[in-house]
Amino acid sequence: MGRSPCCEADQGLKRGPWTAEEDQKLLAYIQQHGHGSWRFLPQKAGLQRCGKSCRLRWTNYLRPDIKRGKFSLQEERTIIQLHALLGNRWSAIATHLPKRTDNEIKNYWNTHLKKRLAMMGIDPMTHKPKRTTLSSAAADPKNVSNLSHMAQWESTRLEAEARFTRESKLSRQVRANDQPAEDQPLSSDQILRKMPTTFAPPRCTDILRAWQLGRPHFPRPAQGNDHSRNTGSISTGGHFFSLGLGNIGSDDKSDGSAAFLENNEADKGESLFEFSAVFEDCGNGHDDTQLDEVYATRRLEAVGGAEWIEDENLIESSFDHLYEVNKSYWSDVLYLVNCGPSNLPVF
DNA sequence: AAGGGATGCAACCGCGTCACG
DNA sequence: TCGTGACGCGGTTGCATCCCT
Repeated sequence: MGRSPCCEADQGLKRGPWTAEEDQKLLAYIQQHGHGSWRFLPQKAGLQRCGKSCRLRWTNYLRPDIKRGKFSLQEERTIIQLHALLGNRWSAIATHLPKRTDNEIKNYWNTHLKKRLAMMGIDPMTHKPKRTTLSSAAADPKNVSNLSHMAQWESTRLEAEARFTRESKLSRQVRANDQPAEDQPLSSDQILRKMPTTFAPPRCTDILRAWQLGRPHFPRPAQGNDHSRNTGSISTGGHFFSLGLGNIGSDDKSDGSAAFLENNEADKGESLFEFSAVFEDCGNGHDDTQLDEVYATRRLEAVGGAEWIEDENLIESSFDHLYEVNKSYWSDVLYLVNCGPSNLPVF
């Protein structure tokens, strides 16, 4: 039944653990010729293995850009948070953890993180406290559907942000290398002039919270280097929240994070680990700005854009680049946000 | 010291997707 | 449009090592 294995046992191909000699042969061949077609690689490289086995060995072990060894606390948190959003989509999760393979992350989840969450009384599949999962409110099919819907949106957003990061970086490199000096990033004002009159460009991509908190409007960006500019912010009627680069929820007071934790039930579960970790790391003497910045940094790292936050000038221009290179996405965002919750499409 | 269960991780399996003829 | 092959992905297996009794 199903597709036959790519390498039958009677073909005399070796299976099981790789020897150092085999590793060396594979490594040497790929370094010299690249991998090209995996199907024909083994015989060319002088290996008694099937192509699939070679590919796996290369992608999961031999590739030079793989970091091996213990996962850091930050990596653990990223995995937990992304798993809450993406589920068992290991390859998608792996794209947010540089130098880690999907197989390694999957193994680490199954052998460490899943158990740890279970011991903490948290359902590793739903990422909610087990008690809550069984409660009548959570068991309500409407709520379950709502949460699932939200998770789908958040998942899409995360992937989009990661894509933006990559594309924006590429775009900047291309501009830096090939473009004349006058082809500089558009200023915020220039972008505002290009936008439809109804909207100014959003300073974030968090459709989900925009949806949760009501129909948003997009204020002109604050000038200078203030906090809301760096984290990306949107106001929605009576609410204010900082998102995008930072994704920090808040109410309409400016002292954000604590209020967010109190007010937004849906996010409590979703961000439980990251917030508690931020509080933990900032210690008792934290101020809210510090909390926001730490959270912003981690959020950004989770979507693969850590470089931005380390370069203040880059942050300043990134929004503009993002908008320019992703116009179609922004228009989708604006459309969806203005659809209102009841009209959002269900995947 | 021995053996049996638990754990961690590399490797395999089979299905889905995509490109190409 | 359909068939086929290659590749990628997630689930599962198997084995080496560790730990406990």
